[in-house]
Amino acid sequence: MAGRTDTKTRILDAAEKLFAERGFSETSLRLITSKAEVNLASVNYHFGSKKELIRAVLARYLDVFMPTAASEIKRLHLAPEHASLNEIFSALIKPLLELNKVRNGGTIIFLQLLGRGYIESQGHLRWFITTHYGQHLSTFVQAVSASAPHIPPAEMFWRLHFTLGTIVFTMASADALNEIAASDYGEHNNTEAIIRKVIPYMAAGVAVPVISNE
Amino acid sequence: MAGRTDTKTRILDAAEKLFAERGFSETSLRLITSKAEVNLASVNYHFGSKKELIRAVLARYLDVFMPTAASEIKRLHLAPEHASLNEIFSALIKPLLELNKVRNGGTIIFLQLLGRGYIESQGHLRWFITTHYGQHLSTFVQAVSASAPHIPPAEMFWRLHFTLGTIVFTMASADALNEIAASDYGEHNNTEAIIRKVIPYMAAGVAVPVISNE
DNA sequence: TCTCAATTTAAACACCCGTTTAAATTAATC
DNA sequence: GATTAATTTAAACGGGTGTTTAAATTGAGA
Repeated sequence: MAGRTDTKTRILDAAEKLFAERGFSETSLRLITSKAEVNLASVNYHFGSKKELIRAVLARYLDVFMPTAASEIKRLHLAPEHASLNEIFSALIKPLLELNKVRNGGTIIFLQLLGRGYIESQGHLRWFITTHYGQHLSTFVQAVSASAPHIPPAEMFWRLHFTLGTIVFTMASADALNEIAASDYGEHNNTEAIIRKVIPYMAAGVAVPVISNE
Repeated sequence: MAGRTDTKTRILDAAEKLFAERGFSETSLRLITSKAEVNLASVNYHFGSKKELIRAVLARYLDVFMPTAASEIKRLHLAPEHASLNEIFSALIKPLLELNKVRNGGTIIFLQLLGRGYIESQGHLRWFITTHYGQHLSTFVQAVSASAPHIPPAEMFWRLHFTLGTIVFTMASADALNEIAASDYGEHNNTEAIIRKVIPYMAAGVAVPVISNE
């Protein structure tokens, strides 16, 4: 090893911030490396390509979040299947907020990256996540399904993606929404407050009975 | 007037399709004009810039959707304030599906454009919509508020944006989700079927009682 | 039919992009 | 301290971007 030892980290730190606030394709490697104060070519040296840098940025969060989230779900009252949907979703708050300790604003950065990734990379990221973290994901899906046994699996599939959309879109626009809420209603919410607002909404939507329709 | 009369239309038609499926910044003017079989420079001649083209693409849908949606809400049983949330959201189905008559796949194109716009253009589109269609929007917000009077205005503000996120993220990934649903559950949903799935979810979320919390 | 304005066209402009190269520099190993 | 491998650096490469220009073409109106 040689040189300043943390070039990789400097790149990741600068990249995640820029990716989260302007999206992947709107963020050039030149912008990243200038913010990180490293040479342009070092991205390709350390990560191979921009696409792999994007994956590395996401993996750094997913590697922390996924295992702790799954274990939080598992030890819900030592019996996840008897937990309410609100409890299950709420069990994700702590793992999410702990990302703030990893890095300042880590929680919202992670959720914004997730949203950007799902929308910008047409299915590419979806594949990456399900193949790398499928085990942890199904822990979550099983707990939710057990808690809402009246929802058929196919319907649950859709509703969990509705839920993903809700949280991810909200966080992507969180700053703008917070500004409006502050000027229109005098409200000032941090990331945790927004998460606590959205959980009852999602839990109610996931559990609402399926009607056969007229 | 001179030349082929429908150059503007050819550009708009090609642009909306490409914008919806790959996003604004990922779609070059050269790709648009080659699909539209018009000259590259005609975009700047007719629209001024790419940014104004994006706005024109969106306005063409909003100009149709917003007035009919607002009038559908207004004539809900001749008394919108006594309609259920499900009825109010469902009143948007017809205006949405009529976009399919304007152009093939118009409904999903519109919703995808909306989502792309909200996420890619950091607040820029939000401003455009609220200033140009604010009247129609508040018709909708008032009907929803009257139907869920137990939700304070500030909370309703957040929940309606949760709702926007739900529908818009879902439609942006609709094709991918439909593929998975087809292979995993043998389901085949068209745009209308997905909209009908998402409405109960959103209605339940918007109306769920606010808890003061521990 | 001639005139003139609207439109279309091909070409160029100036700039930004991700990636590669080869030399310079740095740190570790013997 | 010499050797070697890892890293950093400046520069260039090839290509794509939105936009502008000026000439060519088109279609009405007089």
